[in-house]
Amino acid sequence: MILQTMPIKDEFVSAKIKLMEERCRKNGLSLTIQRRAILENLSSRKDHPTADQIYAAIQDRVAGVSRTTVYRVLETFVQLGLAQKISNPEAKARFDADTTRHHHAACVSCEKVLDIDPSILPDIDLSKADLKGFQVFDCSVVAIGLCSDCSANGVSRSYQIN
Amino acid sequence: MILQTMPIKDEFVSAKIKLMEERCRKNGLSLTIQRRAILENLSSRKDHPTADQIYAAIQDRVAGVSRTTVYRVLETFVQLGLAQKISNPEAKARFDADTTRHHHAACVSCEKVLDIDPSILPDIDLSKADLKGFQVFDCSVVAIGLCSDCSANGVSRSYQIN
DNA sequence: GTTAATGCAAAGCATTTGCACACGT
DNA sequence: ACGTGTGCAAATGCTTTGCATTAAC
Repeated sequence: MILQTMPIKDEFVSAKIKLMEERCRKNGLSLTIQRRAILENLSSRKDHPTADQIYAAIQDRVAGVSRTTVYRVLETFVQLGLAQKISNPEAKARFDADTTRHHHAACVSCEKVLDIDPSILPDIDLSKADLKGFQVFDCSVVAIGLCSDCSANGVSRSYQIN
Repeated sequence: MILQTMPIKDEFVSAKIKLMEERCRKNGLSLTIQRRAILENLSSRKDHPTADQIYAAIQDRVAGVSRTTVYRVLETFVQLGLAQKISNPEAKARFDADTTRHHHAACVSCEKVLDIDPSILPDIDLSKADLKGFQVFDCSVVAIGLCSDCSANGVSRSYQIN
């Protein structure tokens, strides 16, 4: 008999799953194994994956899962406030289970998206700002540049400085 | 004989065109009517258009222009520092002829992208920030929310607050 | 049992690429 | 003339949709 090692889920992941259960019940949505697997994967990683990266990661856990389901489930999570779509310069949606206000740095070379420690940035308070009627739900800083790995590999900026 | 009204180009547009001429010459690139028309269109509008919106707008001026050319020319402009690709939550590239550091507000309903007056936000100084070797070329604030038009039309937030 | 979710296949957009022809210098 | 740029058509990549089947409550 094969005994599989069960990875110890960290606090964040299990709290997230609980929150999902709560919000699904409240909204009459089913608790499917796909939703569990997708949220568990998303919330345990810090690389702001694309839908496709999550799809690749859960294949072995949920046999026969489809890409379509991953897209649909992620969209549901955004609606339920369990995840956010993050703004980035690529033409690909990236997701983050951390829905608190924080910031991202996107590498123009390898397209990695990293978190920026919020403490190094000033608080952005848009509450007093005159945005001509624009209602802000959320806001974040997106930094564009080169990550340390790419700089180390000799990649340098390919476009003109203004 | 029909006399067409020639719109008076504003300062910004003509300066931009001059800069393009300069940078194209410096880099051995040709000054084509397509490049002129695309930059003239992009720099005269404030709505951060997609490649396709520019394509639609220049059709009557440059008969037979292709979508492919618009994509290629915009990419060239980014390389030359004449335009920037802006980060937004859609899976579509949007362009801005204003390459100075400024900020954007994206409407989740109509997908309009508006400029935020830079004076209402604190200066974001990443120079002292410990970004673990990440070299920042540029950074901007992206606010996500509802524009005044959509709020007025009764659209309200469709997703959960965290 | 009912309603909602999934999987599949196909369609839909945005964007890119290869190649022959046309244009700018 | 030469090299670069353009247009076309096809390909690619990400995402969405319609519909029949399956699973959750």
